[in-house]
Amino acid sequence: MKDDLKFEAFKEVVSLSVEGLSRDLFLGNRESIKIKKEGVAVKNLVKILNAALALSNQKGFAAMSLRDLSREAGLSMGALYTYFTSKEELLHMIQRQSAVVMQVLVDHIEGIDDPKFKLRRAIQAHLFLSEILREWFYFSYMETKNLGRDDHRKAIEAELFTEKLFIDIIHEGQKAGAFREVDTDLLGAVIKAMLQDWYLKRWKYAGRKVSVERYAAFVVEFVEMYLAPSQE
Amino acid sequence: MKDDLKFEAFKEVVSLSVEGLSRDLFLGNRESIKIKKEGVAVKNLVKILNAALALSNQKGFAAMSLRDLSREAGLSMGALYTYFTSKEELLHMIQRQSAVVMQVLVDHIEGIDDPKFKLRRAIQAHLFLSEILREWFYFSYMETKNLGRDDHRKAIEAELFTEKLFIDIIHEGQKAGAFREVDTDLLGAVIKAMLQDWYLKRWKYAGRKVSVERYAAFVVEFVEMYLAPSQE
DNA sequence: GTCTATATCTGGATAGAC
DNA sequence: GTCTATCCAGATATAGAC
Repeated sequence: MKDDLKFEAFKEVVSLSVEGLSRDLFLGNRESIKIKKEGVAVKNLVKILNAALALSNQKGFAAMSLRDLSREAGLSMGALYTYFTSKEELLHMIQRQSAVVMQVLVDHIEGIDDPKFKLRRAIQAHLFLSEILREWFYFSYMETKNLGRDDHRKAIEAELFTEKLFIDIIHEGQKAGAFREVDTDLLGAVIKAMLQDWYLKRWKYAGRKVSVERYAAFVVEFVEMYLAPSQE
Repeated sequence: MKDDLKFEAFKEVVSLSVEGLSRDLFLGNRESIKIKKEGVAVKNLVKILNAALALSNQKGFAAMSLRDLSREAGLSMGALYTYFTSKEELLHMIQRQSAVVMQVLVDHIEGIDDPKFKLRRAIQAHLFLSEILREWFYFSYMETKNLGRDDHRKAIEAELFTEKLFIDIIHEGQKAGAFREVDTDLLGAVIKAMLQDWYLKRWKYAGRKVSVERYAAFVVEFVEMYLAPSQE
């Protein structure tokens, strides 16, 4: 279908990667990071972040010791501490970068007028983003409650913000007569739940060989049927 | 609607409680629990389990120290260790009791013939169960990856088992002509995701004053519209 | 910039008094 | 049956050599 966004194309366009996120992270934390050469810092941050996400998502951030992390990242304990001043700050750094990603979703759908098309694109973009950075999304979801007060609040705001994105699109569609009247808040909530399931249960979908494009198509169809104006 | 199960009625019938689960737990672990008097043991198990669930769900099981638990439960460290032999065994105990609950769901829908009615009842019963024991469900979901090998495997089997429950009902309905042909696996997966969202995001629904009955009605309507045979 | 060695503390677990 | 006191492994964090 011509409306459908292809995953590979999307990936090219947004060009998100651990390298990119590491570079942003380095540039945004030059004061607290003791390493001054960008090349060295970014290379090690990539190793640290990949290792931290892998270990945390396997057994939880709290259960990951910095010795584990040191081994997995291939850096000594001393070296680790030149990139962050405490384990808590490492958590904070990862969480902040995750939050930034959501801006990509917003940028991707702004300017689209047709509500039905916009809803479809929003669902696809959300799923594709979480596919590209699934470890970050998983981490962000699972570690929310371990965050400090401020980060915790921001994480909840981010959840509500993306949910509202969907709710607003549905409202627009209802005003335009493209969608029928439904409980918009609840629909927004379950759309979000279905999108999150994609990265929370990746083992399940991978085992069944479900591609992200197929999952996206299913969610779109499911929601569109519910919103279709009743034929009279 | 006459088909609708009422939450309060359901609660009466199944009569699940922390006391009940504690008693079962005591009877099922008489060898390893050092306390012999049932009354004492059950009373303290209730305190321990409530405290453990509250603390774990707040900041994660790994981050909960047994000193925290001791304070919250109002028992000394020494007393705690007469009910379990290690922190890991406490995790195991909670997880096992959670798993048992699912049998209630199976019992509740067996013998129903009409697929549409059966699907509705299964959705309602799942949501109502998780509403009664939301702390157990939340714990079970969030701590899955912290479990030992065996418990971890069982937790995944439980997830797939309940999902299959829904998938089977949908298949029956399709054979009977009550539902149209759809991707049954994906529909089962997202139904499960929506049911889980109820206990994973309780703060959200509570804040919006959404009752479990209303959420159930929404999910049922959402799924039934998708499954309705196309009118030609 | 990175490593090894070590200081310091937290938390799981237990012994023994009551 | 319950508590206090204590042991000790393992964790975070840092100092100082290279």
